[in-house]
Amino acid sequence: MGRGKIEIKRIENTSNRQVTYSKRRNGLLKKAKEISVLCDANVSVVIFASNGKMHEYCSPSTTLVDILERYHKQSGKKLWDAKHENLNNEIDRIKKENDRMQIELRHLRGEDITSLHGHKELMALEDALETGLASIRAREMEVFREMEKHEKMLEEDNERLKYVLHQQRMAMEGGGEMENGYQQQQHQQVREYQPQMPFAFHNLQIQPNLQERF
Amino acid sequence: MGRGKIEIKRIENTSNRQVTYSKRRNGLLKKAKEISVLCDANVSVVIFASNGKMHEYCSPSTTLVDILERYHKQSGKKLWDAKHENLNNEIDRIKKENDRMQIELRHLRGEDITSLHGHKELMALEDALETGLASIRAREMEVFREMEKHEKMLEEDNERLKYVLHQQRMAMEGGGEMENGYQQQQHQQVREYQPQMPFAFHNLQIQPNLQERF
DNA sequence: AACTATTTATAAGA
DNA sequence: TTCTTATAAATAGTT
Repeated sequence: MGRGKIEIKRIENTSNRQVTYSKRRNGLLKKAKEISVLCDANVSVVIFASNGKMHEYCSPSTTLVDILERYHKQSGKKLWDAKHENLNNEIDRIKKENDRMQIELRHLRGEDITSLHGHKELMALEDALETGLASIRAREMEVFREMEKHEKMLEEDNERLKYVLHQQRMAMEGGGEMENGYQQQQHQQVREYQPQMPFAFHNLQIQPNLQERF
Repeated sequence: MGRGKIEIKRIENTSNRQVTYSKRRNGLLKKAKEISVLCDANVSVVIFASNGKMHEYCSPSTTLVDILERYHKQSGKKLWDAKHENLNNEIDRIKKENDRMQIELRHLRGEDITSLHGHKELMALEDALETGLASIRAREMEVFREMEKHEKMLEEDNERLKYVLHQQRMAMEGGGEMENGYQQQQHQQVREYQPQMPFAFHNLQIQPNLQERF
Protein backbone atom coordinates (compact mmCIF):
# COMPACT_ATOMS: atom_id res chain seq x y z
CA MET A 1 0.00 0.00 0.00
CA GLY A 2 2.29 2.60 -1.24
CA ARG A 3 4.06 3.64 -4.38
CA GLY A 4 5.26 0.12 -4.79
CA LYS A 5 4.51 -3.25 -3.35
CA ILE A 6 6.96 -4.53 -0.78
CA GLU A 7 7.73 -8.03 0.33
CA ILE A 8 7.07 -8.72 3.98
CA LYS A 9 10.62 -9.31 5.13
CA ARG A 10 13.09 -7.34 7.17
CA ILE A 11 13.88 -3.98 5.59
CA GLU A 12 17.64 -3.93 5.34
CA ASN A 13 18.10 -0.19 4.87
CA THR A 14 18.18 1.17 8.40
CA SER A 15 16.69 4.58 7.89
CA ASN A 16 14.06 3.13 5.65
CA ARG A 17 13.28 0.62 8.31
CA GLN A 18 12.98 3.31 10.97
CA VAL A 19 10.70 5.40 8.84
CA THR A 20 8.54 2.46 8.02
CA TYR A 21 8.53 1.48 11.67
CA SER A 22 7.29 4.80 12.81
CA LYS A 23 4.61 4.97 10.13
CA ARG A 24 3.40 1.46 10.70
CA ARG A 25 3.56 1.76 14.44
CA ASN A 26 1.23 4.73 14.25
CA GLY A 27 -0.98 2.77 11.91
CA LEU A 28 -1.05 -0.20 14.25
CA LEU A 29 -1.91 1.87 17.30
CA LYS A 30 -4.57 3.72 15.33
CA LYS A 31 -6.11 0.45 14.23
CA ALA A 32 -6.05 -0.78 17.80
CA LYS A 33 -7.86 2.32 18.99
CA GLU A 34 -10.40 2.00 16.21
CA ILE A 35 -11.28 -1.60 16.84
CA SER A 36 -11.63 -0.98 20.54
CA VAL A 37 -14.04 1.86 19.87
CA LEU A 38 -15.95 0.35 16.96
CA CYS A 39 -16.31 -3.12 18.40
CA ASP A 40 -16.20 -2.63 22.13
CA ALA A 41 -13.05 -4.72 22.32
CA ASN A 42 -10.33 -4.65 24.96
CA VAL A 43 -7.00 -4.38 23.25
CA SER A 44 -3.51 -4.03 24.48
CA VAL A 45 -0.57 -3.43 22.19
CA VAL A 46 2.96 -3.22 23.43
CA ILE A 47 5.65 -2.66 20.83
CA PHE A 48 9.40 -2.31 21.04
CA ALA A 49 11.42 -0.89 18.16
CA SER A 50 14.70 -2.56 17.35
CA ASN A 51 16.37 0.42 19.02
CA GLY A 52 14.55 -0.49 22.20
CA LYS A 53 12.03 2.31 22.39
CA MET A 54 8.64 1.23 23.59
CA HIS A 55 5.16 2.30 22.67
CA GLU A 56 1.92 0.95 23.98
CA TYR A 57 -1.78 1.17 23.61
CA CYS A 58 -4.43 -0.09 25.97
CA SER A 59 -8.11 0.42 25.36
CA PRO A 60 -9.80 2.79 27.73
CA SER A 61 -12.05 1.27 30.37
CA THR A 62 -9.42 -1.35 31.08
CA THR A 63 -5.81 -1.65 32.07
CA LEU A 64 -2.90 -3.73 30.95
CA VAL A 65 -3.06 -5.51 34.30
CA ASP A 66 -6.71 -6.40 33.74
CA ILE A 67 -5.98 -7.67 30.26
CA LEU A 68 -3.10 -9.76 31.49
CA GLU A 69 -5.26 -11.22 34.19
CA ARG A 70 -7.89 -12.19 31.66
CA TYR A 71 -5.13 -13.54 29.44
CA HIS A 72 -3.94 -15.68 32.28
CA LYS A 73 -7.41 -17.00 33.00
CA GLN A 74 -8.15 -17.87 29.39
CA SER A 75 -4.85 -19.16 28.16
CA GLY A 76 -3.82 -20.81 31.39
CA LYS A 77 -0.31 -19.54 30.67
CA LYS A 78 1.23 -18.17 33.79
CA LEU A 79 2.53 -14.67 33.37
CA TRP A 80 3.49 -14.29 36.96
CA ASP A 81 5.34 -16.34 39.43
CA ALA A 82 4.50 -18.81 42.11
CA LYS A 83 3.83 -16.04 44.57
CA HIS A 84 0.80 -14.93 42.67
CA GLU A 85 -0.26 -18.48 42.23
CA ASN A 86 -0.17 -18.87 45.99
CA LEU A 87 -2.20 -15.76 46.51
CA ASN A 88 -4.76 -16.98 44.04
CA ASN A 89 -4.94 -20.29 45.83
CA GLU A 90 -5.42 -18.56 49.13
CA ILE A 91 -8.22 -16.48 47.70
CA ASP A 92 -9.93 -19.61 46.47
CA ARG A 93 -9.50 -21.26 49.83
CA ILE A 94 -10.88 -18.31 51.76
CA LYS A 95 -13.76 -17.90 49.36
CA LYS A 96 -14.76 -21.49 49.88
CA GLU A 97 -14.57 -21.03 53.63
CA ASN A 98 -16.68 -17.94 53.18
CA ASP A 99 -19.33 -19.80 51.25
CA ARG A 100 -19.43 -22.55 53.83
CA MET A 101 -19.97 -20.07 56.63
CA GLN A 102 -22.50 -18.15 54.59
CA ILE A 103 -24.56 -21.29 54.23
CA GLU A 104 -24.21 -22.19 57.89
CA LEU A 105 -25.26 -18.71 58.93
CA ARG A 106 -28.27 -18.81 56.67
CA HIS A 107 -29.26 -22.16 58.07
CA LEU A 108 -28.90 -20.94 61.63
CA ARG A 109 -31.10 -18.00 60.74
CA GLY A 110 -33.64 -20.43 59.36
CA GLU A 111 -33.10 -19.33 55.76
CA ASP A 112 -32.69 -21.64 52.75
CA ILE A 113 -33.77 -24.61 54.76
CA THR A 114 -36.28 -26.06 52.32
CA SER A 115 -33.28 -27.82 50.83
CA LEU A 116 -32.77 -29.68 54.11
CA HIS A 117 -34.49 -33.04 54.24
CA GLY A 118 -32.38 -35.20 56.54
CA HIS A 119 -33.79 -35.25 60.04
CA LYS A 120 -30.23 -35.63 61.31
CA GLU A 121 -29.25 -32.32 59.80
CA LEU A 122 -32.39 -30.62 61.00
CA MET A 123 -32.05 -31.91 64.52
CA ALA A 124 -28.38 -30.97 64.68
CA LEU A 125 -29.40 -27.47 63.67
CA GLU A 126 -32.12 -27.42 66.25
CA ASP A 127 -29.70 -28.56 68.94
CA ALA A 128 -27.19 -25.91 67.92
CA LEU A 129 -29.84 -23.23 68.09
CA GLU A 130 -31.09 -24.41 71.46
CA THR A 131 -27.58 -24.51 72.85
CA GLY A 132 -26.96 -21.04 71.51
CA LEU A 133 -30.20 -19.79 72.94
CA ALA A 134 -29.42 -21.28 76.34
CA SER A 135 -25.98 -19.64 76.36
CA ILE A 136 -27.40 -16.30 75.34
CA ARG A 137 -30.03 -16.45 78.03
CA ALA A 138 -27.46 -17.42 80.62
CA ARG A 139 -25.37 -14.48 79.50
CA GLU A 140 -28.35 -12.18 79.67
CA MET A 141 -28.94 -13.32 83.21
CA GLU A 142 -25.30 -12.66 84.06
CA VAL A 143 -25.45 -9.21 82.55
CA PHE A 144 -28.63 -8.55 84.46
CA ARG A 145 -27.01 -9.58 87.72
CA GLU A 146 -23.97 -7.46 86.94
CA MET A 147 -26.25 -4.52 86.39
CA GLU A 148 -28.04 -5.18 89.63
CA LYS A 149 -24.77 -5.39 91.46
CA HIS A 150 -23.52 -2.26 89.84
CA GLU A 151 -26.70 -0.43 90.68
CA LYS A 152 -26.41 -1.49 94.24
CA MET A 153 -22.85 -0.25 94.40
CA LEU A 154 -23.88 3.06 92.92
CA GLU A 155 -26.56 3.39 95.55
CA GLU A 156 -24.06 2.65 98.25
CA ASP A 157 -21.68 5.24 96.86
CA ASN A 158 -24.50 7.71 96.80
CA GLU A 159 -25.24 7.06 100.40
CA ARG A 160 -21.62 7.50 101.32
CA LEU A 161 -21.36 10.72 99.39
CA LYS A 162 -24.50 12.08 100.97
CA TYR A 163 -23.15 11.18 104.36
CA VAL A 164 -19.80 12.90 103.76
CA LEU A 165 -21.57 15.93 102.37
CA HIS A 166 -23.75 16.04 105.42
CA GLN A 167 -20.81 15.90 107.79
CA GLN A 168 -19.03 18.67 105.85
CA ARG A 169 -22.09 20.84 106.02
CA MET A 170 -22.36 20.27 109.73
CA ALA A 171 -18.74 21.34 110.15
CA MET A 172 -19.31 24.51 108.09
CA GLU A 173 -22.42 25.42 109.98
CA GLY A 174 -20.40 25.16 113.13
CA GLY A 175 -18.07 27.91 111.68
CA GLY A 176 -21.21 30.03 111.02
CA GLU A 177 -19.76 31.88 107.95
CA MET A 178 -22.58 31.06 105.51
CA GLU A 179 -25.06 33.43 103.87
CA ASN A 180 -28.66 33.01 104.73
CA GLY A 181 -30.29 31.63 101.57
CA TYR A 182 -27.57 29.03 101.10
CA GLN A 183 -27.91 27.85 104.68
CA GLN A 184 -31.61 27.49 104.19
CA GLN A 185 -31.18 25.28 101.13
CA GLN A 186 -28.72 23.03 102.91
CA HIS A 187 -31.04 22.53 105.79
CA GLN A 188 -33.69 21.20 103.47
CA GLN A 189 -31.34 18.62 101.94
CA VAL A 190 -30.12 17.45 105.28
CA ARG A 191 -33.57 16.29 106.12
CA GLU A 192 -33.41 13.62 103.39
CA TYR A 193 -30.48 11.80 104.96
CA GLN A 194 -30.75 9.02 107.44
CA PRO A 195 -29.36 10.60 110.58
CA GLN A 196 -27.60 7.31 111.53
CA MET A 197 -25.11 5.90 108.95
CA PRO A 198 -24.46 2.16 109.27
CA PHE A 199 -21.24 1.39 111.10
CA ALA A 200 -19.66 -0.28 108.07
CA PHE A 201 -19.54 2.98 106.16
CA HIS A 202 -17.48 4.87 108.67
CA ASN A 203 -13.95 3.85 107.70
CA LEU A 204 -14.35 3.43 103.92
CA GLN A 205 -12.13 5.13 101.37
CA ILE A 206 -14.52 6.72 99.01
CA GLN A 207 -12.49 8.07 96.08
CA PRO A 208 -10.74 4.86 94.84
CA ASN A 209 -13.93 2.88 95.05
CA LEU A 210 -15.71 5.35 92.80
CA GLN A 211 -13.00 5.50 90.17
CA GLU A 212 -12.54 1.82 89.70
CA ARG A 213 -16.05 1.49 88.43
CA PHE A 214 -16.37 2.64 84.74
CA MET B 1 -11.82 2.04 3.64
CA GLY B 2 -14.88 0.39 2.40
CA ARG B 3 -18.02 1.09 0.49
CA GLY B 4 -18.68 4.01 2.75
CA LYS B 5 -16.85 5.98 5.31
CA ILE B 6 -17.73 5.17 8.91
CA GLU B 7 -17.42 7.23 12.02
CA ILE B 8 -15.13 5.80 14.65
CA LYS B 9 -17.71 5.12 17.31
CA ARG B 10 -19.29 1.99 18.68
CA ILE B 11 -21.18 0.06 16.00
CA GLU B 12 -24.63 -0.41 17.48
CA ASN B 13 -25.81 -3.24 15.22
CA THR B 14 -24.57 -6.37 16.92
CA SER B 15 -23.98 -8.64 13.96
CA ASN B 16 -22.38 -5.80 12.06
CA ARG B 17 -20.14 -5.18 15.00
CA GLN B 18 -19.13 -8.82 15.20
CA VAL B 19 -18.31 -8.99 11.50
CA THR B 20 -16.30 -5.80 11.64
CA TYR B 21 -14.56 -7.07 14.73
CA SER B 22 -13.40 -10.22 13.09
CA LYS B 23 -12.26 -8.43 9.95
CA ARG B 24 -10.40 -5.74 11.82
CA ARG B 25 -8.95 -8.14 14.32
CA ASN B 26 -7.41 -10.07 11.45
CA GLY B 27 -6.17 -6.81 10.00
CA LEU B 28 -4.66 -5.76 13.30
CA LEU B 29 -2.89 -9.04 13.87
CA LYS B 30 -1.63 -9.03 10.30
CA LYS B 31 -0.24 -5.52 10.73
CA ALA B 32 1.42 -6.59 13.95
CA LYS B 33 3.09 -9.50 12.20
CA GLU B 34 4.17 -7.28 9.33
CA ILE B 35 5.76 -4.60 11.44
CA SER B 36 7.57 -7.16 13.52
CA VAL B 37 9.02 -8.72 10.37
CA LEU B 38 9.68 -5.58 8.37
CA CYS B 39 11.12 -3.52 11.17
CA ASP B 40 12.54 -6.06 13.56
CA ALA B 41 10.16 -4.95 16.26
CA ASN B 42 8.87 -6.89 19.23
CA VAL B 43 5.14 -6.63 19.35
CA SER B 44 2.52 -8.10 21.55
CA VAL B 45 -1.17 -7.72 20.89
CA VAL B 46 -3.81 -9.13 23.18
CA ILE B 47 -7.39 -8.52 22.22
CA PHE B 48 -10.68 -9.48 23.81
CA ALA B 49 -13.94 -9.30 21.89
CA SER B 50 -16.94 -8.02 23.78
CA ASN B 51 -18.12 -11.63 23.98
CA GLY B 52 -14.95 -12.42 25.92
CA LYS B 53 -13.06 -14.42 23.33
CA MET B 54 -9.37 -13.70 23.23
CA HIS B 55 -6.84 -13.50 20.43
CA GLU B 56 -3.21 -12.64 20.70
CA TYR B 57 -0.11 -12.06 18.72
CA CYS B 58 3.40 -12.02 19.96
CA SER B 59 6.33 -11.54 17.64
CA PRO B 60 8.50 -14.59 17.18
CA SER B 61 11.86 -14.59 18.94
CA THR B 62 10.19 -13.25 22.06
CA THR B 63 7.43 -14.06 24.51
CA LEU B 64 4.69 -12.11 26.19
CA VAL B 65 6.48 -12.54 29.49
CA ASP B 66 9.66 -11.04 28.01
CA ILE B 67 7.75 -8.14 26.61
CA LEU B 68 6.02 -7.52 29.89
CA GLU B 69 9.32 -7.61 31.67
CA ARG B 70 10.75 -5.01 29.29
CA TYR B 71 7.56 -3.03 29.69
CA HIS B 72 8.03 -3.11 33.42
CA LYS B 73 11.64 -1.97 33.19
CA GLN B 74 10.94 0.85 30.78
CA SER B 75 7.68 2.25 31.99
CA GLY B 76 8.40 1.77 35.64
CA LYS B 77 4.76 0.77 35.95
CA LYS B 78 4.71 -2.36 38.00
CA LEU B 79 2.45 -4.96 36.49
CA TRP B 80 3.51 -7.57 38.95
CA ASP B 81 3.24 -5.61 42.10
CA ALA B 82 0.03 -3.99 41.03
CA LYS B 83 -1.40 -7.41 40.50
CA HIS B 84 0.13 -8.50 43.74
CA GLU B 85 -1.42 -5.62 45.59
CA ASN B 86 -4.82 -6.25 44.08
CA LEU B 87 -4.70 -9.82 45.25
CA ASN B 88 -3.61 -8.82 48.70
CA ASN B 89 -6.39 -6.29 48.94
CA GLU B 90 -8.90 -8.87 47.89
CA ILE B 91 -7.56 -11.31 50.43
CA ASP B 92 -7.85 -8.69 53.14
CA ARG B 93 -11.38 -7.88 52.11
CA ILE B 94 -12.46 -11.51 52.13
CA LYS B 95 -10.66 -12.19 55.38
CA LYS B 96 -12.51 -9.36 57.06
CA GLU B 97 -15.78 -10.70 55.76
CA ASN B 98 -14.68 -14.08 57.03
CA ASP B 99 -13.90 -12.78 60.51
CA ARG B 100 -17.20 -10.98 60.68
CA MET B 101 -19.06 -14.17 59.82
CA GLN B 102 -16.89 -16.18 62.17
CA ILE B 103 -17.85 -13.93 65.06
CA GLU B 104 -21.49 -13.96 64.10
CA LEU B 105 -21.46 -17.73 63.90
CA ARG B 106 -19.75 -18.06 67.27
CA HIS B 107 -22.24 -15.72 68.83
CA LEU B 108 -25.15 -17.64 67.36
CA ARG B 109 -23.63 -20.79 68.80
CA GLY B 110 -23.41 -19.06 72.16
CA GLU B 111 -19.62 -18.94 72.12
CA ASP B 112 -17.46 -15.93 73.01
CA ILE B 113 -20.40 -14.10 74.43
CA THR B 114 -18.82 -12.96 77.66
CA SER B 115 -17.65 -10.01 75.61
CA LEU B 116 -21.26 -9.02 74.98
CA HIS B 117 -22.61 -6.54 77.49
CA GLY B 118 -25.23 -4.50 75.65
CA HIS B 119 -28.69 -5.87 76.30
CA LYS B 120 -29.64 -4.67 72.82
CA GLU B 121 -27.05 -6.96 71.25
CA LEU B 122 -28.00 -9.84 73.46
CA MET B 123 -31.69 -9.51 72.80
CA ALA B 124 -31.11 -9.18 69.04
CA LEU B 125 -29.15 -12.42 69.20
CA GLU B 126 -31.86 -14.07 71.23
CA ASP B 127 -34.46 -12.96 68.69
CA ALA B 128 -32.37 -14.26 65.81
CA LEU B 129 -31.97 -17.61 67.50
CA GLU B 130 -35.64 -17.86 68.30
CA THR B 131 -36.55 -17.02 64.72
CA GLY B 132 -34.10 -19.60 63.45
CA LEU B 133 -35.39 -22.18 65.86
CA ALA B 134 -38.97 -21.51 64.82
CA SER B 135 -38.04 -21.92 61.14
CA ILE B 136 -36.17 -25.12 61.78
CA ARG B 137 -39.03 -26.57 63.78
CA ALA B 138 -41.49 -25.61 61.09
CA ARG B 139 -39.26 -27.31 58.55
CA GLU B 140 -38.95 -30.39 60.74
CA MET B 141 -42.70 -30.55 60.93
CA GLU B 142 -42.90 -30.29 57.15
CA VAL B 143 -40.40 -33.06 56.68
CA PHE B 144 -42.23 -35.18 59.19
CA ARG B 145 -45.50 -34.69 57.36
CA GLU B 146 -43.83 -35.51 54.07
CA MET B 147 -42.56 -38.72 55.60
CA GLU B 148 -45.96 -39.59 56.98
CA LYS B 149 -47.52 -38.99 53.62
CA HIS B 150 -44.90 -41.07 51.90
CA GLU B 151 -45.31 -43.88 54.40
CA LYS B 152 -49.03 -43.83 53.90
CA MET B 153 -48.63 -44.08 50.16
CA LEU B 154 -46.26 -46.97 50.57
CA GLU B 155 -48.76 -48.74 52.75
CA GLU B 156 -51.47 -48.23 50.18
CA ASP B 157 -49.25 -49.59 47.46
CA ASN B 158 -48.50 -52.55 49.64
CA GLU B 159 -52.16 -53.22 50.12
CA ARG B 160 -52.77 -53.02 46.41
CA LEU B 161 -49.88 -55.30 45.66
CA LYS B 162 -50.99 -57.82 48.21
CA TYR B 163 -54.46 -57.75 46.77
CA VAL B 164 -53.25 -58.29 43.22
CA LEU B 165 -50.92 -61.03 44.39
CA HIS B 166 -53.76 -62.65 46.19
CA GLN B 167 -55.97 -62.60 43.14
CA GLN B 168 -53.19 -64.01 40.96
CA ARG B 169 -52.63 -66.79 43.41
CA MET B 170 -56.31 -67.62 43.44
CA ALA B 171 -56.25 -67.83 39.66
CA MET B 172 -53.20 -70.11 39.69
CA GLU B 173 -54.60 -72.33 42.35
CA GLY B 174 -57.62 -72.69 40.14
CA GLY B 175 -55.20 -74.04 37.43
CA GLY B 176 -53.78 -76.44 40.05
CA GLU B 177 -50.18 -76.52 38.59
CA MET B 178 -48.19 -75.71 41.73
CA GLU B 179 -45.71 -77.80 43.69
CA ASN B 180 -46.59 -78.66 47.22
CA GLY B 181 -44.14 -76.58 49.37
CA TYR B 182 -44.78 -73.45 47.40
CA GLN B 183 -48.50 -73.83 47.71
CA GLN B 184 -48.13 -74.23 51.44
CA GLN B 185 -46.18 -70.99 51.79
CA GLN B 186 -48.69 -69.06 49.78
CA HIS B 187 -51.50 -70.30 51.91
CA GLN B 188 -49.84 -68.90 54.98
CA GLN B 189 -49.46 -65.47 53.40
CA VAL B 190 -53.02 -65.41 52.23
CA ARG B 191 -54.18 -65.59 55.78
CA GLU B 192 -52.64 -62.19 56.50
CA TYR B 193 -54.84 -60.42 53.98
CA GLN B 194 -58.20 -59.01 54.63
CA PRO B 195 -60.42 -61.26 52.57
CA GLN B 196 -62.51 -58.24 51.52
CA MET B 197 -60.61 -55.51 49.71
CA PRO B 198 -62.23 -52.09 49.93
CA PHE B 199 -64.21 -51.28 46.82
CA ALA B 200 -61.98 -48.30 45.93
CA PHE B 201 -59.05 -50.60 45.19
CA HIS B 202 -60.67 -52.64 42.51
CA ASN B 203 -60.11 -50.49 39.41
CA LEU B 204 -56.74 -48.91 40.30
CA GLN B 205 -53.77 -48.88 37.93
CA ILE B 206 -50.91 -50.06 40.03
CA GLN B 207 -47.73 -49.70 37.97
CA PRO B 208 -47.77 -45.96 37.12
CA ASN B 209 -48.63 -45.08 40.66
CA LEU B 210 -45.64 -46.97 41.94
CA GLN B 211 -43.17 -45.57 39.49
CA GLU B 212 -44.00 -41.95 40.04
CA ARG B 213 -42.79 -42.20 43.60
CA PHE B 214 -38.96 -42.35 43.93
C1' DA C 1 -17.90 -16.54 3.12
C1' DA C 2 -17.16 -13.81 -1.36
C1' DC C 3 -17.31 -9.57 -3.80
C1' DT C 4 -16.19 -4.85 -4.83
C1' DA C 5 -16.49 0.11 -4.44
C1' DT C 6 -14.30 2.97 -1.49
C1' DT C 7 -11.57 4.48 2.07
C1' DT C 8 -7.30 4.16 4.37
C1' DA C 9 -2.47 3.17 4.91
C1' DT C 10 1.78 3.78 3.36
C1' DA C 11 6.24 3.45 0.11
C1' DA C 12 8.77 6.29 -2.26
C1' DG C 13 9.97 10.69 -3.52
C1' DA C 14 10.55 15.60 -2.39
C1' DT D 1 11.50 14.70 9.98
C1' DT D 2 7.31 15.91 7.45
C1' DC D 3 4.50 16.44 3.31
C1' DT D 4 2.90 14.68 -0.92
C1' DT D 5 1.00 11.41 -3.83
C1' DA D 6 0.57 7.21 -6.40
C1' DT D 7 -0.55 2.91 -5.23
C1' DA D 8 -1.34 -1.18 -2.27
C1' DA D 9 -4.14 -2.83 1.29
C1' DA D 10 -8.04 -2.90 4.23
C1' DT D 11 -12.60 -3.03 4.76
C1' DA D 12 -18.01 -1.44 4.75
C1' DG D 13 -21.74 -2.64 2.68
C1' DT D 14 -23.72 -5.91 -0.31
C1' DT D 15 -24.84 -10.57 -2.18
